[in-house]
Amino acid sequence: MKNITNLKQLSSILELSQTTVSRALNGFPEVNEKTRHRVQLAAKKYNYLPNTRAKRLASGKSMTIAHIISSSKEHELVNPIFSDFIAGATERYKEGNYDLMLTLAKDEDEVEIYKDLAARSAVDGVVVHAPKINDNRIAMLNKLGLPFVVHGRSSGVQENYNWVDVNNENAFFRATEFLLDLGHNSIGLINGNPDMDFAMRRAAGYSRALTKNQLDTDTTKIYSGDMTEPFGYTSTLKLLEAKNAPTAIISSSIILAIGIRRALEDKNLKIGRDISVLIFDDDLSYFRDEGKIPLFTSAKSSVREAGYKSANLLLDAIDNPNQEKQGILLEAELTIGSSTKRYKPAHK
Amino acid sequence: MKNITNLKQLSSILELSQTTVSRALNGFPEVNEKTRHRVQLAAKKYNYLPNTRAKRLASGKSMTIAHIISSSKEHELVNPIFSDFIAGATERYKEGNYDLMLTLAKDEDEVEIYKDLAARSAVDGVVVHAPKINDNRIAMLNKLGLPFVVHGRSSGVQENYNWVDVNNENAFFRATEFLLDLGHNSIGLINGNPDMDFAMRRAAGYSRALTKNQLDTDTTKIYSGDMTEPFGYTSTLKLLEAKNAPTAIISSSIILAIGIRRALEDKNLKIGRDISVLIFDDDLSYFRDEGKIPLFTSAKSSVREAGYKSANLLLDAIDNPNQEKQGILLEAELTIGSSTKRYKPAHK
DNA sequence: TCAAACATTCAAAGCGCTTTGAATTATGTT
DNA sequence: AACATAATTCAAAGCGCTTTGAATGTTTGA
Repeated sequence: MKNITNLKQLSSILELSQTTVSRALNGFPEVNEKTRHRVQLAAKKYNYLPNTRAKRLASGKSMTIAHIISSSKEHELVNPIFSDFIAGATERYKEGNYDLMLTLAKDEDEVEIYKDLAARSAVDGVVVHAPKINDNRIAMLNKLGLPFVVHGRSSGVQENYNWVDVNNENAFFRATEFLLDLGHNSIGLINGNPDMDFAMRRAAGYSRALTKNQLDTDTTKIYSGDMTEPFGYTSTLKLLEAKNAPTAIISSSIILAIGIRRALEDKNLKIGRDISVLIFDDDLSYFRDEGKIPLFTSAKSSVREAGYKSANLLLDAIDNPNQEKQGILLEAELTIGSSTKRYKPAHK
Repeated sequence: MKNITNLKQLSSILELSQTTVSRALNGFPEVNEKTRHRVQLAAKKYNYLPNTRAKRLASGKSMTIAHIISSSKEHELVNPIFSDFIAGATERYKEGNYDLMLTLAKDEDEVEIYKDLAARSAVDGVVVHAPKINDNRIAMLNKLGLPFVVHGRSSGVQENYNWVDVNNENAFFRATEFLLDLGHNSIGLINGNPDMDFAMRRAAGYSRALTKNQLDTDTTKIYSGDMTEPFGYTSTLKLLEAKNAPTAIISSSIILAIGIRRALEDKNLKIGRDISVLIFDDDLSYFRDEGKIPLFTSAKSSVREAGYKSANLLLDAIDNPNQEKQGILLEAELTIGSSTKRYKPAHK
């Protein structure tokens, strides 16, 4: 059985016009159901699927969403959370027959890439990852008229835009209060880069909890940087070497926490017993903390779910261009694991 | 300044035919250099870029490569090594003006997806990830006539195909010999799922080294499964609980090794001192082991580089359809870190 | 029974490019 | 000056779909 590769052939075999065949396949109502059935059967029989390129040109839609993942020029890192975020987004794209296009960029190239995508009309929308404070990408995309959704938010930006974010401030406020309630009053924070919006909000939540409990924020207890394992490691060593070493540490990611654990091990300290550790957990599939008692006490929010919701919001915005911009705020779950314990003053 | 969005407008402003403008922009030689310059200037001035959709239809090329990442139905995992692989591949795609399309699939859907991509002529090529032993995707893609490259190889498959792989057998042979030379003769192996081709080759290299040293392969010392942190953890606990517990462990990934470290910590064992650990290191950007002395002794091979080379091979194959299939075998570097030490028998 | 109303199908235009084959202009040769 | 040759440019067809507006076939109601 020879495959058929275009509408013309298929419609001539069926002795129908291209119009009718096209409409039959696309579910238009003005086609006789018998005819539609005959068409569908033939399409299946000859393994016909409409040519993507032609369809996109004719329909004026790209049926593609771009994800631009950028890394700073100094450190070319690909954050593993993208894997899970994209897994969630893809799920939604599949439902709507969208394709996902992935681009990696250097920070400074990213705006160029948006302009390029818009000018060559290559995609129907984009997902903005890892927004910074005052992120200029948002105004740029609004100006370009390219639909987009931000995974996160950008403080300082006045424009309206679609976003999906975790309530980072609240999560870290609660996490910090939780540790304070356990008696810890020297709490370290290992966080993302300070220009990242999420990192700023997390630090703010942390500070708010301290302030509420009449404690000052001690900036020597805050480390901010790329959220890699080595950064978690070196930051922890520094925290421990300080005169007033913290009795608890909050980590902005599980990967940092792996470095934290290594550092504690080096110092012969046991998590939970000697020092409490609380993490923000994106619920990455390869690091799922799934014992009866979770290893880490955590503020948990599935980044995969955020991916799905972001995609959903974006496709919605594409279908309804005049709809108001929306924000979706996800709350993290505070889950008690074995990495946090009541603070017991060392016997002096 | 109004932007110009199609060739027609641009050519009418320039008082040239579309043919000439198109050729000028695409670098054809039969255009007067003065004219070309004038065209390029105007294109820049009006921010004109050819419409991607139209270009793809007219040229008959999709300028897109698909990466289909599949996960088994039981465990829906997105391996973080894809992030780095894709970072490498994207670099090459950018050079050739290709776009990268990413799809996630359940194992059993994957073949359908290939057929679909081929029938609707959506991409110019695909990258096959995580090949299994006797992987049926290879024959399928050859039959479909869709250009592809495999990241890895598939034992048992007779067809010719393009591939980029690490010499896993050799890497694990050398790794095992290295540990044997240090006096270890009870060596555990924590590996990927046994139906994965790379895992099979790694186990084979491990066994070959044992055999060469007159040792039997003890299957109770081999654990195979999803290469997650929890799997590394539970496997290590089991290894340690066995009567003849290994004095060294080889890990197929750094993520497994993180679980190994946690298990050892639980048992108050120190890596290097009490037990040696040797890992296969894909050089993931978020887990880069970059101290003066690396933490882990490892067989290292950059998966990012593999991504670049795979993309390169694929684009080459697309440009030269009649060229013979090629295989590229990368050798891992054996790097000494602090996680392996000479075996000292416990004082009885 | 006949026109109006509805259901179904069709021919042709158009999406915005590339590319073919022809036409025009410039240059070189004797 | 006259012709061949090379250098440029052009009009039109084509990529494979969707969609518009018209045409045909079928029912329905008075």
